[in-house]
Amino acid sequence: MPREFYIRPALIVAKDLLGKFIIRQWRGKKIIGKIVETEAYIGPQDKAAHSYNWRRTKRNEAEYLIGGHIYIYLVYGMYWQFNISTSFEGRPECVLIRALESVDTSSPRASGGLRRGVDNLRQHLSFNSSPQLGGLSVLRRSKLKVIPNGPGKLCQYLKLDKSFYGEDVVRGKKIWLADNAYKTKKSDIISAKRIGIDYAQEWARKPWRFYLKDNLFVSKK
DNA sequence: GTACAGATTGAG
DNA sequence: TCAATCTGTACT
Repeated sequence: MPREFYIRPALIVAKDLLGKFIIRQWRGKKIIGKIVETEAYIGPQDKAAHSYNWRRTKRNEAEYLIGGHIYIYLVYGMYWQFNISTSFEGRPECVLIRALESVDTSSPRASGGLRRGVDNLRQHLSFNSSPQLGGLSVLRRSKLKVIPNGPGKLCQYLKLDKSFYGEDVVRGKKIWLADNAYKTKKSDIISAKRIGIDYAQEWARKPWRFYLKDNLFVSKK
């Protein structure tokens, strides 16, 4: 995805990210996931945001970078949280990526370069379009160790940690985002309260969590 | 120097 | 419902 995609308000980017693919180059293979759940944090006014009241520390510095940079931090002493900065430089908005639908690239069918990878993506998409089969079958086939259906687990799935702090996903060699041919329908996007921020008073009630309707990988159902 | 809470998770 | 686990941050 080009820079322009990310230089927009977090609330727009968070919705637009649904259905996009994250590709992670790791030890000679690609780990791929489709974004199915996000949350927007709009910065200075938003009491739930780390950048509330223009707070700027070593930890959240990356939120201030121009859209398309990684803001990653540790919560509860053990889980990484993967965010992408949005809007202009100096404007601390970001989107938390909360869940991915796994795309299997480890099967024999999938190994064999980009062409096979693309075929696998297509196959995966048509596979999932069948309500009878759905995502659970994909899990069975891919023998996943970690299911990326939560913000902490998604970082384990994509092998992300502090070393990605501040990295640019527009020019990324180890991680980047890509569009797909299937446009997400507006009616497939559900808005809900953000999770785990009850301390944020009225801001906790804002419907700034977005997810794909009926998707099995969404974190809390 | 020290206290403390957190954008989660899985087990019971 | 609860504890694991640890670091950045805000205090003294």
